[in-house]
Parts: sequence; structure tokens; C-alpha cells
Amino acid sequence: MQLRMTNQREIILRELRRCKKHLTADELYDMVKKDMPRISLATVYRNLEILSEAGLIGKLEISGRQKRFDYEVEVHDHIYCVVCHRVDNLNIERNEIDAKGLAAAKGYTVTGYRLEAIGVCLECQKKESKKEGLK
Amino acid sequence: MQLRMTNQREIILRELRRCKKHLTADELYDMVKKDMPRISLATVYRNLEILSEAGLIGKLEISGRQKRFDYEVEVHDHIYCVVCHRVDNLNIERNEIDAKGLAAAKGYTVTGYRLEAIGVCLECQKKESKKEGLK
DNA sequence: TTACATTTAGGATTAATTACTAATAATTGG
DNA sequence: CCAATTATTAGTAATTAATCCTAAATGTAA
Repeated sequence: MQLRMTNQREIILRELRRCKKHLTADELYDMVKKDMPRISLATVYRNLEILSEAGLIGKLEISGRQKRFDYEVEVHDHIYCVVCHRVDNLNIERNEIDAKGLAAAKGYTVTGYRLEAIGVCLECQKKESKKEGLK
Repeated sequence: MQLRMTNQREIILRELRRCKKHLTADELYDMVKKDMPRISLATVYRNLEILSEAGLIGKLEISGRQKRFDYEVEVHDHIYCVVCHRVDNLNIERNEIDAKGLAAAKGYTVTGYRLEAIGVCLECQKKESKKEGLK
């Protein structure tokens, strides 16, 4: 099966790269609709899956939440806001962690790892402190 | 609102601790039904949420489809099988990683992190090699 | 330009989880 | 102990995110 770079695919890819955020399928759907009003949500889902399979974009899966897609393909880590669920990139020296204890996982063939910091983003901190002020 | 330790809650907690696995709500539902056939799936979901809020169990929102719940409360990491989706504990020295680059996440208040190794478990490796043999 | 493969829109379907509701059970104050 | 209050339950409906399905459309290749 050969991959065709259709209009739909191109726009999805372009929008994701252009806005440099970790978007969900439906967020991207809303953006893409502006350029291509008749595109279907299923097409967005399908193509995000295909593009990530092809290694053109990255996919972020955190269970219980929506998948997010990543404009940046190289391996890197993320930080996640527990309040608004946004995801940002995180720059950590990966080689310090690698290998280390991973082999410890008895029996497993380890292919990689995912490191995800958890916290509250700046915007949400501001909102929180506003709320505090009202008390 | 005060927390009552009901029969349902007790059995859910006991089963999760007894089998020492990272179970999904519906797996646990099947186990608990043996002791309490009329329990409702919604009760299992609700109580897992409540128990994890109360700090009596852990909740795993790692990649994959379903949430899993953890008999072990102390902070630790996990390894995830991409084939069968099982999750096992992982023993890594946490203090070596901590703090490090996490502050790098500009603006975020970091409360912790999640480290998740990814690989293929022993059972699935065996199954794979069997399949290979058949070719 | 005909045959074949891939992709699409749009709606239907599924899977996991949460919300709702009336009934039940525990807890508290008297 | 009894009424009033509060928490919890079973069972089901609703919601959410994602995937599947189908006929039509589009691209590719001979």
C-alpha cells in the first residue's frame, strides 16, 4: 500500500506543524475545517494515525485522556498540566536515564520509555491565584 | 462527606491487593462478581476512583486504552507491554532522575513525573517466536 | 481510457467511562 | 430505639473518544 499525499493529509500536516502545539484530533479538525470545510472528523482521525505510523508526526497516548499528536518527531519528553490537560515539550538529557534500570524489568524486551512530568502550567497557576484572591 | 467502608469497597480493595496485578475496572469487576454477584460495574468504577482519591490504591493513566489500578501506593514506575497491554512494576532509583531537568519546564509547577518503560513482555516474546517458527 | 487501488465524507457503531435515579443502608441526634 | 440525614448502591441511560462501514470519488498505471 503506497501512501498518497492527498490534500486532506497535507493540510492536516501543515496545520499541526504550523501551530506547534500538541493537538487532539478534534482540535485539529476545527482548524482544518477553516481551509477545507467539508472534511470529515473520521478523515482527520484516520490520517493522524497514518501519518504517525509513517513517522511524519508523533502520537501521545495517556489513558483516560484524548490522544494528542506531535509536530516534533524526534524522541523527547513531555510535561502535562493536570488542570487544563495541555502538553508541552520537555528538554531533559535522555542519555543519563536510558539503559539504566530499564533492563531491570525482568524478561521484558525494552524498546524505549516515556517520561512525563506532571504539574500545573503558568496559565492555570494564574487562574488559581485569581480564584484565591476572591475568597 | 465521610467515607464508609462498605462491603463492596472492601471486596474490591481486597481482590486488587490479593492478586497483585495492575487491573482494569472490568477485570476487577469479573473477579469481584464471584464474591458478590449482584455488584454493578458502575460501583466498581466509582469505588476505584474514590479509593484512589483516598490514597488507598493507585491509578495508572499510562498509554494504552483502559485505566489500570494499582495495589501498591508508594510512588514507583511501570513497564508496559505493547502487545498484550499488561503493566508491571519497575524498580528504578528515582532520586537520580528527580529534580534534574524538570525545572526546565518553564513556568510549570512540577509535582512529579511518570516514567514508563515500553517493551514486550516475556509471554508475548514466546508467542512471537512460536509464530515465527510456523512460517 | 480502462482497470485497479486508495481515499474520502458521512453516518453508524463500539468501547470505556460517567451520570442519573429510585431504592437501600449506615450514622447521628434526640 | 427512632426519625432524619447522609452516603451508597444497582441498574440503566448518556456521554465521549475513537473506529468501522459503505458507496462515491479520486488518483495511478498500463
